[in-house]
Amino acid sequence: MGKIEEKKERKRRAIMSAARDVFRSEGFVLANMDRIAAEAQVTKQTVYRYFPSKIELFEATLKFMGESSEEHFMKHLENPDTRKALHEFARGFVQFHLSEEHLETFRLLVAESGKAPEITKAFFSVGPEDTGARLSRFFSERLGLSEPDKPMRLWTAMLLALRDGVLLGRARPTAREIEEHARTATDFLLAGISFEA
Amino acid sequence: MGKIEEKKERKRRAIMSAARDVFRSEGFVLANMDRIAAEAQVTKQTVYRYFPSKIELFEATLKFMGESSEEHFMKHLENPDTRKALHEFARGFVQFHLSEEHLETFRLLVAESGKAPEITKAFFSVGPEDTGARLSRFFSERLGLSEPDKPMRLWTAMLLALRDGVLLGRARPTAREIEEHARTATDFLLAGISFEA
DNA sequence: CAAGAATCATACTGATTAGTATGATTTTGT
DNA sequence: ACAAAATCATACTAATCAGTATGATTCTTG
Repeated sequence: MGKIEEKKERKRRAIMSAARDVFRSEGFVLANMDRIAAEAQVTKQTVYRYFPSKIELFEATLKFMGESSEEHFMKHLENPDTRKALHEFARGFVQFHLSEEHLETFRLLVAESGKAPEITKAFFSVGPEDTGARLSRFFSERLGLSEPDKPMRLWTAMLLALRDGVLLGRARPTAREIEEHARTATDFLLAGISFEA
Repeated sequence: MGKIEEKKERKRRAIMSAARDVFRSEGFVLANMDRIAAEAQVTKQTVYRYFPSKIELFEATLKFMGESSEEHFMKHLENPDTRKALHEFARGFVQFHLSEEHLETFRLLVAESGKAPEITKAFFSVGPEDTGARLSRFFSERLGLSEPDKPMRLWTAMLLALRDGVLLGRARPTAREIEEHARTATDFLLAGISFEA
């Protein structure tokens, strides 16, 4: 019964997947609907059957992208050694945010946020807001902080210190540099909140 | 003698000024040469007499933009009260980086850095690199740090914590929130480097 | 004032591209 | 098998826009 639904869903995904690649490498304005159709191995007509316009395809694609992220580093918070949990989360967090995958998405959002502000909402809710909420809980339960939000945000901000350069086209730091930066920032956090053992 | 040179220079600036406005509000790809010419109150031909192509106009305009920035907060470092110097610098730094002027420029750079990496070099040299060098000197001389770079970068990263949201279209924080954030981050820095008095 | 440069107004070329139209072919549920 | 829906291939429309062409007008300088 649901066979046709399933097939439609597969096709829908194939189109969004192709759209994601093209949008990432070209940005919204320069992305070409003919090319998206070609890469999805589908006719342009079919693309328009699933998505009524370029902008709506873009929005759907953004949501689609958000779904597959960020479990890369959340898992480290389950480590029973609190200090280790923080250090390992930090490394994963920095790695993820410096990955080409994430940076391309971020560039896209920055570039288009002015013209379509509603687009960024989906990103925030599956991204920073979710991460922030989980981190806050960790800071509260495991570090015993009654006001976890401020230090949590300062910490994540420190962790993102390397991003601007990469975002603007500088060479990506090595794994070793990332590791060291994550450690430095985390030690700085622990010093700031006077965390013992 | 130099009268004609002077006039040419004025016209050159008028064109770049119009180009700056249009590039900021439209981005590079959507910016329209006809509109730039119109806003500069000049013929498109004249634009092309001064700048041989859209991309070269863009590069020149970026450099032009960079020239007029950032003295907003550097001056605070001259305050003889070290703690006050840091707090006031921090507030100015955050204010500047959350200003619409700076954010629009930053968005532009992020969006175009992929296609024209050389463009960002001018920005770095008049922006972050210069600020970083001066701050490093301050951290070394006034805070007595032998390794000033790491804490300096962590601090500026913390100061920029509010930027992502605004960059992606969220409401700009109030002056009061900016003030408080700058203070929190700076206190965190001072705690981290155990600065006394 | 006269010569030459700069600018103007206007129009054109050529390329790209979002979105539509059409008619043929394939896939689906029954 | 058969009707209906989906997809295909191909072509077209209409709009935008970088960059060029042309011929008239206005400044600048000597």
